[in-house]
Amino acid sequence: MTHDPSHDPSHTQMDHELSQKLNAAGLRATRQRLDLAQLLFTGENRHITAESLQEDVMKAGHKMSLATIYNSLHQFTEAGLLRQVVVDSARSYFDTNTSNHHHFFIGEENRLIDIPEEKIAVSGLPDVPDGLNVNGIDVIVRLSKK
Amino acid sequence: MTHDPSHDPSHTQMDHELSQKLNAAGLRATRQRLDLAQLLFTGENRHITAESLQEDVMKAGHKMSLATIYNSLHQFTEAGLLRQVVVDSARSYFDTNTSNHHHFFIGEENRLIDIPEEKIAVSGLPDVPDGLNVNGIDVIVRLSKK
DNA sequence: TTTTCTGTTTAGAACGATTCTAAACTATTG
DNA sequence: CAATAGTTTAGAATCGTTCTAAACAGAAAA
Repeated sequence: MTHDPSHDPSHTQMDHELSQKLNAAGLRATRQRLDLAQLLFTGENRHITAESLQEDVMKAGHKMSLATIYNSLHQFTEAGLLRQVVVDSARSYFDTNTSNHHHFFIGEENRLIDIPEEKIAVSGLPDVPDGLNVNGIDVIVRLSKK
Repeated sequence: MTHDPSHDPSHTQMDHELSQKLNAAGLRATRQRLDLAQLLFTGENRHITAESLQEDVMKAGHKMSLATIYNSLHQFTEAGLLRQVVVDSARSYFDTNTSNHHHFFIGEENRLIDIPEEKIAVSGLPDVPDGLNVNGIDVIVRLSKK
């Protein structure tokens, strides 16, 4: 196959880094996963849903089936590249910020805002039932318009 | 209409209290809502889903459409008689304990356990974005088997 | 290279929880 | 009672998500 730079002119460097990131996570660097990685892991941290991400893909001039988006979101999450945030029973959100932190959730706007971990102290956890261990602590501060 | 005690022999007293509770919440005391109220507001606090509640209704020897269960859960929630707990994107949970408190969630068992509010201190809330106010704070401690 | 093998992507079907619809029913009021 | 307004229901519809099985693409062997 001859080299086809049409897909992304500013190729090489970033693609290479993203490839490595995917490989390090045990995932093949396919075209689709690179497109998503570019959107997700380049620039600011973001909160996305499967549908919002598909829109982003289209805005970037590509297209991708929802099945692939869902597959990738779950693979990225399992690999620790994304974190799932459960705030709304209607939709699943994913956060590119995988460090310990919490969230504001504005239900009226379907919008999440990060709260740095240091900003909230959760103290005095009660005893955990026997045979179980703590997997994570989510603090969700629900906001609404005044 | 002649009086039909067949529905619940130990009628009168409790039914009356539950009726009052429903009326106070602005809801007519229909047979279905009384059946649900009996299950939900009698005895210990509970965490339920629409389906688990329907099973309880059947075990109690009655039957009720899922639509009615969903309607009632939402009406009770709006009236402040129940509280919705968002922990799982697959299912909606409702809690008969409407006071401020938090939850353990054991995903593997689809089970919630209350954590009294006093047990967890959430301190140092960051500034809330302008024009918004805090509606509630949910702390979910996710547990898994060792 | 070409072939082979395995992992990936996809369209569309299937699924499961929840909501909607519109018709039958029941409580309340006049 | 009769009229009115609120309630319940079965079943259809919806919506996010997952599944299926067929086409495709990447990696490794020949």
